[in-house]
Amino acid sequence: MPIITLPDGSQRQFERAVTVAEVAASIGAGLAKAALAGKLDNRLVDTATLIEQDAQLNIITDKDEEGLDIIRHSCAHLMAQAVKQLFPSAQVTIGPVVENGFYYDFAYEHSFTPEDLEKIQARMEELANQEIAVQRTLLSRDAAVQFFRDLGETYKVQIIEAIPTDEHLSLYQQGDFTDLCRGPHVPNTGKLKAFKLMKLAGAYWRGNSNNEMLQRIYGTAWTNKKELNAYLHRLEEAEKRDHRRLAKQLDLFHQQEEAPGMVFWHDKGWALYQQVQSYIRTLLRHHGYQEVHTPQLVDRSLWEKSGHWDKFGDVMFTTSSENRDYAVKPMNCPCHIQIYNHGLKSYRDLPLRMAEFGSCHRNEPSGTLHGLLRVRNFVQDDAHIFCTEEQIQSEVAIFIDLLFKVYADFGFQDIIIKLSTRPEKRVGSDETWDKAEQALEFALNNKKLNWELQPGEGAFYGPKIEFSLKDCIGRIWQCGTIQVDFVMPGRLDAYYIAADGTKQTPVMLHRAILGSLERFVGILIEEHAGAFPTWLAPVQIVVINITDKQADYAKTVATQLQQDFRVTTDLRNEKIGLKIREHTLQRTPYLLIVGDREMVNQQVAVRTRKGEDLGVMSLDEFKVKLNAVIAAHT
RNA sequence: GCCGGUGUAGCUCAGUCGGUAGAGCAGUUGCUUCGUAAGUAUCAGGUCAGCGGUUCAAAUCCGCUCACCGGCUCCA
Repeated sequence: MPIITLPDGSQRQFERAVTVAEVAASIGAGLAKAALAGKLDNRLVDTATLIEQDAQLNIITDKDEEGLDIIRHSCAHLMAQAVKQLFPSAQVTIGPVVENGFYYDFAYEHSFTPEDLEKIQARMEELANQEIAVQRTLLSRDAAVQFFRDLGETYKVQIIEAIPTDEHLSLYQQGDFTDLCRGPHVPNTGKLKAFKLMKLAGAYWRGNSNNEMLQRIYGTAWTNKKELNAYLHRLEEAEKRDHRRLAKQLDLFHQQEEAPGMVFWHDKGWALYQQVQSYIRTLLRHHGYQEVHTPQLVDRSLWEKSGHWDKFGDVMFTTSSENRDYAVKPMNCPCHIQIYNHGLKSYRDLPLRMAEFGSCHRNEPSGTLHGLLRVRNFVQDDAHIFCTEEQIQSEVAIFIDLLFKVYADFGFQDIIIKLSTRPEKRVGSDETWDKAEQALEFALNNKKLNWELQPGEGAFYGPKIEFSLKDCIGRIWQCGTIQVDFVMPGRLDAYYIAADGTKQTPVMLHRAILGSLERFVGILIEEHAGAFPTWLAPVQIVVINITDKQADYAKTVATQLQQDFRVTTDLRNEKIGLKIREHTLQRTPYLLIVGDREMVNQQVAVRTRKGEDLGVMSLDEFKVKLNAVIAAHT
């Protein structure tokens, strides 16, 4: 006779064991209809689950986040069912929930076409309308293996075989389709009302590029059509912020076939780039960094000694001359150690912070290139801090503070932080690793940051923290990083004289705040949708005359502003409305309009790109306003 | 690198069954001198990504290459 406690604290007693669905029905018909699953003592279960003992129960509907996840997961099954009906020889593999939707990977001898997607979508809709019951059954592992082997589902067999023998597995059946799944699932396919298949993609079996490639179909699913349409609309709007699209509209840069993965920066894009660079250069100087500059082409022997030739060889561009092999540098660190090694270093010289805006090339696989976000030639706000083990902690703390200041200045709030710790293949003692990992973890926790652990993902020479930002459609790109390196200084013979007179090897911190400037600028373009804060805008002001009569006055105004700001004029014989429209679309922050009235009074009429009218004012008054805006980084 | 898709004027895109290419915007040249998001007429603009094949004839069909787009793997 179970007593069920509901989320509001109220209790219901039942004469016998009841299902989640029955409890929902006892509360109300509406809830019974809306119920997608239950949360029984904090565990998600199907509505058909029998409750035999006292329990806390929460009825999950599409109002709950978990409810939406269940809908998405069930949509993956629905898609698999449709695919199996239309393409019986396709094999099912895995079909998880992802952000905004789901996917399912299939092994199939033919390629799915976009037309197939439409057919699958249509079949899914039919199956949903049939409100097919979804039923869970338990099977021993061996029976499950036999079951899927009989179906010819070899991938499922592989999945199950990796599960311990003594475990029971749950199968979910809907009509003619049965899938191995932990669940829970919606009680019937009629609960799936708003979904859309989005794209076809290849994906390696078990995420390993040595395995065969499967065909992945991505879909999005929502609780109702309105939510689905809202999502599709959001996606469309987000795609308008794509930096490659804005680069054309705003004339920032271009790329072309002859230089894949490289960037042709146009004047406006370069103004933006340089603004970012000069900001970070000044900042580094003010925070105890020395700036250096090292060669782009370095003899093979150095890369062999540093270990890059082995580990990084396949992404290095090489060239040769007069019987010598050279590599174009993929990173600056080995060169920085060469500078460090000039002149004897004392412990008193540490920490030594060495920065370089060095142009690095990496021959990234063609399929991974992506506008500014993944290029083959980039410049980082790269720096290496040579320090003692004791100094790691404080240097990391100082770095994180600096990074957050910088990201805030550029308008970023949503920063994804990950800590990657020791991989299986590594160098250095466990004690050293302990110390380094603890230093990084302590620094993160000390600042009360949310971060995710990536065990085993660290570099072979040390652990690292990654700071990532999202692009317009939510893809995550690593920008900042700080990595502890116990290896390279020793490999390249760096040392310092400690207080006790002994030779010691320094620790090296590889760190970048923006990361690749190319990538950072790309994300910056998307974050601001091309409407850059005034301090960054390639053109801050455009002076516009109303008729030819004020052309000279407009030029005078521009000349007076040019000393302090980035300013252009638009003196074309066009209507004022057209000029305002065009410069607004170019996201120029301030439009100064001069007609006869302004000319007579030696003033300007100020309009912002948002359409605000700031009124008529003297040039001095405007300069004061603008300087305040720029100083505030807005 | 792997899987799928795409490549037509500066940009955005049409182009049916294989019959020698079209629109809007931008540009040119005029007219218009105008007060806060598109004034008007005119003219010009193309090796249909590249190479090869099929065909009387290819933007269109086939093959290869390149680049791009979306994923996967990898990575700043």
